[in-house]
Amino acid sequence: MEYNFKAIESKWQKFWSDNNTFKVDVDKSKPKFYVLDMFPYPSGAGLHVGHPLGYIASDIYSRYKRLQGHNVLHPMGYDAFGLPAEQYAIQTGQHPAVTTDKNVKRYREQLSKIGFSYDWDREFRTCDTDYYKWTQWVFIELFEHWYNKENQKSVPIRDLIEVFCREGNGKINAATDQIDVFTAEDWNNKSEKQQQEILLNYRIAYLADTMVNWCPALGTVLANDEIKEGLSVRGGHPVVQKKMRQWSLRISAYAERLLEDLNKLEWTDSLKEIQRNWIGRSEGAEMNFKLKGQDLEMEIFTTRPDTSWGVTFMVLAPESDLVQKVTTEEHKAKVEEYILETKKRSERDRMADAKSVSGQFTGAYAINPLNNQEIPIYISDYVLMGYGTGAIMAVPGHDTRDFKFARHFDLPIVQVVVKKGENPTDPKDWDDSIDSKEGKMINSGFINDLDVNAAIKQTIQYIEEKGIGKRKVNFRLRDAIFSRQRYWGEPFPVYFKEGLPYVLEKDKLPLELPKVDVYLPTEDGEPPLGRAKNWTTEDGYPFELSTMPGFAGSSAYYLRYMDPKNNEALVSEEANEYWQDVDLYIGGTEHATGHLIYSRFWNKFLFDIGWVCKDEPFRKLINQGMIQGRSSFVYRIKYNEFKDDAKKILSNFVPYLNYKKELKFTKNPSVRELRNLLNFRKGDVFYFDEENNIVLISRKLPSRIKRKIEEGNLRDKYEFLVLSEKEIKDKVIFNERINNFFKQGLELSVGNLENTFVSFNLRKEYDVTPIHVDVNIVSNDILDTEAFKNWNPEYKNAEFILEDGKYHCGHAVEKMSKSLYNVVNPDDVIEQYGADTLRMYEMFLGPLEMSKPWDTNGIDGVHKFLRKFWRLFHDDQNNISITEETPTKDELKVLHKTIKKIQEDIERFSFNTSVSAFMICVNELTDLKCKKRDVLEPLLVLLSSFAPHITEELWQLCGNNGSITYVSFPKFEAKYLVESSFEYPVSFNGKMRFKLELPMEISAKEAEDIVLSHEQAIKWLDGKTPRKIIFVPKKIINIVI
RNA sequence: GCCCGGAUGGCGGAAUUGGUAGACGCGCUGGACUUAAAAUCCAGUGACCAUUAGGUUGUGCGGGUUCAAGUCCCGCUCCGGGUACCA
Repeated sequence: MEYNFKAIESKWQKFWSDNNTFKVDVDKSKPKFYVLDMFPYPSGAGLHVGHPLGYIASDIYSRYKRLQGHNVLHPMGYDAFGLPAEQYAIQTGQHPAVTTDKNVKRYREQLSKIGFSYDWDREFRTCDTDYYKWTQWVFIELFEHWYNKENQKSVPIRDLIEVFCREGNGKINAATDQIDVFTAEDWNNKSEKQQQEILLNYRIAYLADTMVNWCPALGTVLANDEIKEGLSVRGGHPVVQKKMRQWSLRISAYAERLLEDLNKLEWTDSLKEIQRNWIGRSEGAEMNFKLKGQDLEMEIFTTRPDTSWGVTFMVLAPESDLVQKVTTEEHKAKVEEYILETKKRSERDRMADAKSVSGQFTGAYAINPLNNQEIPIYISDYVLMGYGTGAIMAVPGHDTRDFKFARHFDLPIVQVVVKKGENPTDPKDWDDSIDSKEGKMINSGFINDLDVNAAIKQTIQYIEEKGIGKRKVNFRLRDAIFSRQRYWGEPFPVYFKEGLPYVLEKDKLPLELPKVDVYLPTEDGEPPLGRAKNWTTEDGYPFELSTMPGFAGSSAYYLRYMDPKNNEALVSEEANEYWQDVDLYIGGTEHATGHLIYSRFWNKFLFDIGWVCKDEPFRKLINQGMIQGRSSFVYRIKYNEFKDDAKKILSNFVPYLNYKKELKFTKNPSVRELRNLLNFRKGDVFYFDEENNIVLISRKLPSRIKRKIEEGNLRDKYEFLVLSEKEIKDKVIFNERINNFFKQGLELSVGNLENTFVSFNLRKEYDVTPIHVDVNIVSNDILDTEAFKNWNPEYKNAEFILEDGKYHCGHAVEKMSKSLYNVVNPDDVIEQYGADTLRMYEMFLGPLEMSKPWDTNGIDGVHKFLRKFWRLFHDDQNNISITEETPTKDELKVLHKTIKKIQEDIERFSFNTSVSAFMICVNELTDLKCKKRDVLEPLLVLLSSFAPHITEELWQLCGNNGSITYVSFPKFEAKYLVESSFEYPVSFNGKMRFKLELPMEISAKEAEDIVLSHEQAIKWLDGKTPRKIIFVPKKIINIVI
């Protein structure tokens, strides 16, 4: 039988599905292993070849782990709530659930065709009520907990209430927005409403006013990437900053733990670094600046308290509450105006002129607590309310933004740090601030002459002693805004009583998403849920109108896979105890600051409240590189150019002859002769037909036209002007003929050439427009010209200028996208080559972590390999042919070399080199004509993780029953690789000159003697005595002359 | 700007701890088989010089360490990713 991948692949996919081959359950007799792919969002476009890259890698690893005797949990499901489905719903009126369902089914179908070993019984979608019930459940828990900094843990809010009743909030060390201190008595005297308001300041899930991008025209809030230059991407309407009461999650409470625990994880350094930057821990000091003439203080955060002597002004964020308090009467109007400007400018203008400096003096002065100088207080939009305290001390000498601001407002600049070996300079001459990371302090009182680091320590010590401020660690990580004014998401299990939020009883869950007539905001700007009828509790209290964001559903999905059908809990204790955490997580870096931070936070919270046994969800994580598209181009010659060409020919033509001389054509007139005859000048060109009539005469003909004429191409397209001797002599006839010729020529050229495409390497000779062409009609950069004509009616009459008889396309690496015609669909590849080829080729492309363009140029090689592998098991008549003979030493060596290599490669996720190793192995066994069961069966097992279909089939053809999935991975035996000799490269001064076979166990002395007496060595030594001989056993011999 | 990666033939890439640079595959060239095509097989393939034998050179650029550098160190260039009025 031939290698019929279509029959084989569908046969085994059916077998796996019929036999539940990959179904797993808790099985304490086996070690567990949990392999997870990042949750896909099922888009309408379906999978392209980039998506499966990580899935294939994780599938190989899963299958490998099964062969190693592990109980492998390898699930798949869908992150199914989200904006694209909602937008499609807005456009078409179809319920997002309908389109989502359709998309999910298409994904499932495509995934099935690639032969993944998922346990499909565990499949779910985030939009299933059975699933989002638990998302809502976790939200309720988040609402009912607060973060105790004392033991760094989330604890129930009822414990907090108890403390408040007993002793107030004075001793509580919580992550909170509560500033005011109250006693037990205060607390007990407060109304329920007041108490609830205070509790919101402590809850992990809390309501607070936050800034959002509000688009009045669309009546909705927009994400940052839905806005371009201050306008909505959809419709181009203006967007403004607006304060809105929204749910937030107090993820900032976990900043320290999220940062610290990164050290426990086996993630790539670059990914950890992205998270570290995002969390943004900075050590420094909080300092208080007294205000001149007022009983007020300004609190600032700085990482560089040592530069305090260089502070020459202060800057407040325009949004800061302090602005109103400090601004003097005479500056009030201007300050108000500036604040108004800032609000208006918000997104759009700030982006447009990010480099310009603006600000406004408040009229107030602060006192620098270190040198008692009076310094002016400004407001400016370069200081953000959301970071630190919304106020800074400006050190223009050593900070670029402060420097620009100082120059703009003509404020003093003082140098306080000098680099080692340099002298202080006059700030008046500076173009920019001076770097101050290293150096010595100057102009800085008691810290003068200290190094920067020592100066920071001394300053902090001083300000703590004097009560000016204290050491402080600041984080960049902001609390996560958890409300979305959208329809297609999880409803909050929240209702409002007297304007205050209360959560539903858990037995009321799930709170199902209600039906609405259209998926748009209401007329008064409320979210789509505002349209739902009876969207209230049984007692008539209104439900929350926002829904949860995308990350809500994807933050605990890995836990649900452990126990997806459980109705009593998100995950049972038993399942969680057994599966623990994800051992291997594969996905793209694009989730580095979203999903991967949120789910770590979410998991830590669940850990704190005792629901899960591990405080980190993903032990090892691998980032697959992006598969980019490789676009192909054709080059269309510009229409206008041809018009110009025709004109040019016309104007260059020389309709003039010298009649004084007799015109006489010889059979092969030389150019010189003609030039003389016709009085042409240098650079003029003329052409002849076969009968030596002049057919065209031109001065400075464009080279491309010239070439066409020489190639004879134009003769097919143009009626050439053919002039006889007599016609050339008669000026009137001549001119008439010429004029008519060009009139005709112009029409013809414009008519024919506007749809002409020129091959890649000839494109420079023309003025061309590159046009994206569907990569599916291009093979190895050669265009299928017939397919091209049929591809688009516009190109039906296309003409081609070829090179070597072929049309070569240009190419570029871009993102894979429908609009660029570079999308390659895995279904098409599978149709042509089969899933096993697709799987192996995606791995063969290069290292998993690296981005690379999808380029099918090499796929034939991988397919050929599988066919060759198939032939290894068959005779010339294509009958299965396996012998029971004992393998030879050479055959066992090939096998065990491969076992070792494959095992090592899989374990370090170097799948591209495994594919090479398989190729080498099959090449060698083919050369050895090895058909022995004891060699080929272990090889089948090795390959089965990579190419599961062909190996299952061959496994059966070899006479085995059942699936190859659960047999044992072949054991590597070093004894088969033992060599008796080693072929040493012998180099002279580090340059390899010849090779020499020497016994394995040889002393340096013996080796030296043999080498030096070798004729090649004698030649290279050329009579000289070696100065030194390096002998590295089993590596190299180097002779230094 | 800052942080993190990367750069090796015509192309994708290999070289795991400093030890034979270019494995494996594609492409290309030549050949075998065939009426022909497909499929398959064989040989060659970094560049330069040389009839051959062989030699020189070569891992983005410039230095350095070493018996030996794609690999380590110092200084650059370019490309990719992340991030930002972050104090």
